[in-house]
Amino acid sequence: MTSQPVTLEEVARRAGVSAGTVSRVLNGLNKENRPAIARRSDHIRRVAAEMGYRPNAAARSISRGQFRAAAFVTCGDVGVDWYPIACLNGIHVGLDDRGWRLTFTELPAEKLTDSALVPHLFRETAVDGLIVNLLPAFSKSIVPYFEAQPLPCVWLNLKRKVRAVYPDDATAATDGVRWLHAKGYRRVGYYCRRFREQPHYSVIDRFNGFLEGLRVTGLTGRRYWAPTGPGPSRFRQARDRATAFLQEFKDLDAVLCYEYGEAIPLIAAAERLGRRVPEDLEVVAFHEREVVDTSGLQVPTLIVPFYAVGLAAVTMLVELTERGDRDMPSVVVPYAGVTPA
Amino acid sequence: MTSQPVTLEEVARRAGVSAGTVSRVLNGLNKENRPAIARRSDHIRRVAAEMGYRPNAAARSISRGQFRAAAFVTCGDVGVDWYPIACLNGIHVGLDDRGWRLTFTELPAEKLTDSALVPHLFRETAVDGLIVNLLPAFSKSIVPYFEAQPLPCVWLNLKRKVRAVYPDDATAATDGVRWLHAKGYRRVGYYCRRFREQPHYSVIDRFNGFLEGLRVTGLTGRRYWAPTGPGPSRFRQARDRATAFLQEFKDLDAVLCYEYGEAIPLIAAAERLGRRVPEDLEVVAFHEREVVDTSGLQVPTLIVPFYAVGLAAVTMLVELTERGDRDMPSVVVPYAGVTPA
DNA sequence: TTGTACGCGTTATCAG
DNA sequence: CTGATAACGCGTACAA
Repeated sequence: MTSQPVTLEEVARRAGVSAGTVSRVLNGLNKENRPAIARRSDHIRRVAAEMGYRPNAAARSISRGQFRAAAFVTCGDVGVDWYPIACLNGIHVGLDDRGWRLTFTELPAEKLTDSALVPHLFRETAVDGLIVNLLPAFSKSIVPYFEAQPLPCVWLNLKRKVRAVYPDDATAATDGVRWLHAKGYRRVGYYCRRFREQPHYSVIDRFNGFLEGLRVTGLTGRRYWAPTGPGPSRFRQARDRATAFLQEFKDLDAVLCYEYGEAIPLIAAAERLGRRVPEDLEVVAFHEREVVDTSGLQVPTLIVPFYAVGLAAVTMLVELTERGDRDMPSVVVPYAGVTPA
Repeated sequence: MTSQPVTLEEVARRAGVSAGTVSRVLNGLNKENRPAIARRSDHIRRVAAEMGYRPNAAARSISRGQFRAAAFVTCGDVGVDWYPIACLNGIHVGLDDRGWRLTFTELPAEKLTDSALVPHLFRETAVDGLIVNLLPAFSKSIVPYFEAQPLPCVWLNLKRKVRAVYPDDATAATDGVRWLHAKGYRRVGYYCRRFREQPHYSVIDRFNGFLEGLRVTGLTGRRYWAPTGPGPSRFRQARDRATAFLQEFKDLDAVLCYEYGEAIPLIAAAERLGRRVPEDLEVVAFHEREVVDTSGLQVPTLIVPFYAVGLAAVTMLVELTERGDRDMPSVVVPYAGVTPA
C-alpha cells in the first residue's frame, strides 16, 4: 500500500533499456513504424504496467517548468463559504481533459487583510493559475489583492469586463417571465430576500431581468419589492416576510423567486393562506440544480449553468497561461431556460 | 503577472551568499544566536521577500520524497455528485495546518469499471494519500478497487471498522427524540424518503436511532414508515407522499425527518392540510448546515458534524502515512445535538 | 555557520 | 530510434 513508488530508472533497468527510452515510449514520442521497434515498445509498456510505474508529478513539473495545475480558491469560512458543486464538476472536467490537476484552496478573508501574513497559497508556487470564487465574504476589495499576485487569475461570479465568467442572470429572468406568460399567467410577481449591503450582481440582474420580462410580454402591475433600497421593514422570520408579500399582492398567479431559498418559505406561507401551489399560484425559482433532486417540491427551475461556467473558466485560464493576455474579455454564460417541475 | 518565478539561486546571488544558505535561513534551520548572523539572515529574508521568492512546490516534493498533499476524491457525476462544503472546510484546515495541500479529484464510477482505462488520479503519483467520499453512485463495490491502490486511503461516510470517518447518526436521532420529548411532545413520528436499493448507512442508523429514542423516552405509538422493506406504494410527487403520511398519522405533534429535503414537502403538505408548522406540528430535520442559512424556515436542526469529520479524516490520513497501520480504527464523530430554529 | 556537491525523478537535447 | 548527459529547483549531508 505504502510501498516505494517505482521510478523510470527501475523500469528501464528491468526492460534493459535506458530511462530516456522508457520516457519517450510511455509518452508516445516515438513513431514506432518499424515492427521490431513496436515490439520493443510494447515490451517496455508491459514492464512498466507490471511494475505499476507511475510518473512522479513533481518531477514532471520541474522538468517541464510548469505545474499543469490550477487552484480553485474560495473563502473557506465555515457556514459562509459556498460554491456550486456543478461548477467544480465543470472545472475538473475542463482541467482533466487537458491533463491538468485541480487543487482546492481556502483563503479566509481575514487572512488577506493581515498583510504580514502570506497565505499558504502564495508562500509556494504550486499551480499555474487561479480560479477565484468571489463570495460576498470575499468583498470586492480583495480583487486587487489577487490581481497583484504573480499568477494568472480568472474570476467566478464577478461581473466585470475582463477575465471573469458569470451566468447571464438578466436574460434568464426575462425568459422566466416569458415562460410564465406563455403558460397563460398574467399577474406575475418577483420575490427576493432583502439586502442591506451591496448585494451580489445577480440580485440586481435577476430583478432587472424580471422587469424587462414584464416589458417585453406587456404584463402590467407592480407585484414585487425591490431587493435593495427602501422597502417594507424587516421581518424576524423568512416566512413572515413571505406572508406579508402574499398579502400585499393578493392577486398574484405566479411568482419568480431569486432563489429556491425564497421559494420554500413562500410556498409554506402560501399554503397556510390557502393559496395552493402550484394550483393557485405558480412558483418559479433560480437554483443551482434541479429542485426535484433537492426536495421534490414542484418548482419549475432556472438552473444556473454552473457546469458551463466552470468549463469556460478553465478555457480562459489555460489560454491565459499560454498567451499572456491580461485583458481577455469576460464570458457570459447563457441559461438553458426554465426546467419544468 | 506571468513573470518567471524567482529561484533560490537568484536570491542567493543577489544576497551574496550560496543557495544552500538561503534555503537554510528561510527554513529556519539556523540558530541565529550570534548578532552578526542574525543580521545577515534578516538581510537574506528581506532580499527574498523583495524579490518575491516562492519556493517551487514540485522541487520541494522531489527533494523531500513526499508531496505533502492529499486528494479528496468524489464521483463527479453532474447532478449526482454531492459532498458537504463544511467537510471540505475541515479537510482543508486540517491539511493546511500541517502544511499540506489539497487536490480535488473526480472519478466517475464508469471510469472505474473500465479496467483498461486508468484514471488520471492513478496515472501519476501526485499525492500522499486519498480521502474518498463514498456516494451511492460510488457503490460499495468500488471500495476494494481503492483499497488495492498503492496509496493510503481514508473513507468518508462509509460505516465500517477501519479507516473510515462518519457521523454518529444513530445517537443523533435518539437525541432528537429526547429533545422533542423534553419539549413536551408525545406523539413523535419519523419521516423519510423511500429507498429501493441498499441505502446509505445513515438511512438505517437514523431510523434505528429514532426507534431507540422512542424506547428511552417511553413514547408509544408507531408513527412512521420504515425507509426500506415493504411499505406504502410509491408516489409521483414528494408532496403526495408527505400528504399521505400526515393523513395516516393524524395525531402527530412532532416529526423527525431524515433530511431537510424531507422536511420541505412535509411542511408544505402540512400547511395545506391546515396543520400549522410549528404551531400544530413541530418538524425537526437532519441537515448539513443551519436551515436558516438555507431558506429561513423554522426547522430545528440536527447539524451533521461534517467539519469535524473532515478534520478527523485528515488526522487519520496523516497518521496513516507516517506509521503504515492499515487497520487504524474508524472514527465516529458525535453530533452537537439539536440546534433550535 | 558556510559553501560545495550531490541526489530527487523527469524531460529534452544531441550525437550516434 | 537510442543512450548519454544536462538541465529543472530545492534540500541536505559533508567538509571546511
